[in-house]
Amino acid sequence: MLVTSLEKNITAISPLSSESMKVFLSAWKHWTVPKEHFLLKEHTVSDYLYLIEKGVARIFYYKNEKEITEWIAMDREFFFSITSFFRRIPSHLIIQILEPSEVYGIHHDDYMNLADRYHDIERLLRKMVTSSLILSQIRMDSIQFESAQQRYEKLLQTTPQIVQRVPLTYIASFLGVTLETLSRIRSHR
Amino acid sequence: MLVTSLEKNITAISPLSSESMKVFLSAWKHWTVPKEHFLLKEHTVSDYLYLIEKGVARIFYYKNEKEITEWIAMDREFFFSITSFFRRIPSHLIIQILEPSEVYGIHHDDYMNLADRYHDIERLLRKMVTSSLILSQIRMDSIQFESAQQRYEKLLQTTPQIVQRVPLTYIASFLGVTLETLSRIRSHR
DNA sequence: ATATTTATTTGACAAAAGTCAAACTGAAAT
DNA sequence: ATTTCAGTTTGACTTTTGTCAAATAAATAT
Repeated sequence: MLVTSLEKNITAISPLSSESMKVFLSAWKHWTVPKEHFLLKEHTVSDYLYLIEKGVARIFYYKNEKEITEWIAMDREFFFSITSFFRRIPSHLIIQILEPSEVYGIHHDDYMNLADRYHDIERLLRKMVTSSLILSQIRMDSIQFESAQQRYEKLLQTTPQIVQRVPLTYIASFLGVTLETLSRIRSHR
Repeated sequence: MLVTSLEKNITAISPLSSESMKVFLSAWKHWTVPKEHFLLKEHTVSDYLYLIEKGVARIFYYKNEKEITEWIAMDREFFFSITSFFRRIPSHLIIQILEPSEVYGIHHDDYMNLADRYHDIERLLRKMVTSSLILSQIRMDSIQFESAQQRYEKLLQTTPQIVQRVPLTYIASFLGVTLETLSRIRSHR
């Protein structure tokens, strides 16, 4: 149920007063989303920051008519179009749900209003963004300075379920190699 | 002078009350740093978040005995070891000044205390981190899905002075290619 | 159960980038 | 002015990854 699971996620990041927790939780919407559904369409301003409670989403875009998978979010991860959500500009990203999923989302207006009105919510959001920045930094290093082989092995360690739930084409794209190269990486053991 | 230039930077991101501005500005230290100086040594917890007022710094680390340049900061950019500063863990990164520079820095303790005591400072810092996250995201896409050629051309557009002030070895490493490959990219026009 | 579509693997070859060694260039030092 | 040395370029060759086509394998529909 919304409150308990989200509340746990939030408290782990930064505690809120009971008043702040109440208004913050009530700002989150909940959706049950079917397979294949698009949460964000191309050229649209992204209004929501999402948390996937259960299920899988992929974030991708088109480059020279080809789909490039930029991110894959699974159980309990936050995901959203960072540039579109924060800068209020149309997104080149597309968000698609890959299996029946439970998703929460907070609207940009509520995000900003609540940050403005409650110092402890501002702090929570600062910490959330800081965590994202740290992850983004780590991922960047990994992309730039590790081989696709190493990144695939790391992916298997941190999220072994991913190969059962996400087609290899998307995983290959996410790792920055072709499907054929990933297939060869996998066959060498 | 410290106050005016930093104050401009800050106000452009998020305005502060005069009280907050006063305490926030006074938390920043200023250094005149000579060429070759190390602002952060390996295996040290990074206490400062820096702003380079004038000059050049490079952030690098060792991978298999080789130096990998992760970031190059020039005039008016913020730079720091994100993971070490926020997580309070020893840094694998090394920060070196490449030409005589003017640098400001805020200590982690002050960063956290001021965020805690002043809501508007917390907001400023949230926005600063958000900007870094957006940049990090854009850079990540660029690394993963653009060729070294494209990235070099983009670098020339945004920071043309860089090739006059930073040795090509560091630029090549920053772009994720060898010195020889960058040299060949450059000679094809 | 069989057909049809989608996903994955494999092979042959091409393109891109890396490695190592040598040559060149220009700034700084004697 | 000449030497020295760090920085950069060039050449020959190797390794890695991409591309295109075909072959299997797995999933879904009839």
